[in-house]
Amino acid sequence: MLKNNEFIDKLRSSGLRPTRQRLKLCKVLFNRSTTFHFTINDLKKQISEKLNEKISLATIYNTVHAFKKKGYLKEISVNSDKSYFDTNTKIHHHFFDNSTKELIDINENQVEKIKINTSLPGKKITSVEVLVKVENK
Amino acid sequence: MLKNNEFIDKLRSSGLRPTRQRLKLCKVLFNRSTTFHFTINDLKKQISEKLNEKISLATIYNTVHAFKKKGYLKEISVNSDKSYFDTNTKIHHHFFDNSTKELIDINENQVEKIKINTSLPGKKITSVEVLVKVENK
DNA sequence: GTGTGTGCAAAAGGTTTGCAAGAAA
DNA sequence: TTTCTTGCAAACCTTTTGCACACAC
Repeated sequence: MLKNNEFIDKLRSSGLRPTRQRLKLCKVLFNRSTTFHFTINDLKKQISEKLNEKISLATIYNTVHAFKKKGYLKEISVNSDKSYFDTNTKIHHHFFDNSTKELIDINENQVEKIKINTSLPGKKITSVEVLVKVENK
Repeated sequence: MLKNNEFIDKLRSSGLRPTRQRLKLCKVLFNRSTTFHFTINDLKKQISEKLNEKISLATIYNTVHAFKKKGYLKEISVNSDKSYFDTNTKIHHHFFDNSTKELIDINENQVEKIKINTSLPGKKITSVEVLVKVENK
């Protein structure tokens, strides 16, 4: 359970002003024991349910993108009409359960290192992600 | 180079009526030597450029989804504001070039076999695919 | 005071839907 | 004739934008 002061320091140290809204978002996003996979809409819902507050949509989008840019959030590739984010920013992979439409983390050490024996001239690799689709047996 | 008759048979055999619009789409999608990665908009453009015709957007969406359901097209997981499809329906991997928003196939033999050392009870794995994101150096 | 951040409403962009007209069986 | 398909426009949903006001420093 992180304190407000720690969030303030964290934000300041990355050049983000610790505003009321950003601190609320930190509380919802990072004060949890397990990874949080969410869409903007999930997040909005949690803000009103958990904190009983309202932060404007534009600000939520702004902040999520700012946090992503600073490396506090990660965007996940799933084919969906909306974007999924993840509070686990370490390199890791996912199960996507087609029966429940749920995203589940796979720890990095549960997947053997992936070797790509080809490259594209003039390009550099920014990420390598595995998506394992599953369904009910 | 497939003939119209072959497309007619293919469609009929999967319970789709071989309409003028669907045959045009078959021509654009499947009469090519290399894999075609596209968004609905790319496809629309090719229809007007290659065939000099116009098929309504709703019909293109309908048809692409019908083809996907029948297994003639595959939807690729990239986090993007739009959906990407692939005429290569086998399990395979991709580069996604963030600079050009282009998808590029990676041959299966260019990626070493991926071992997942964990599983979900009651679930079976249906696919394991890697997405390698790249950008300009 | 200066520069950022916020909130609102409007706009944008991709996708879906309802329905009447048209084509296939 | 019956059923499926098409096309259009409107609706929908997520995301972005412009701008005035408020806040952090």
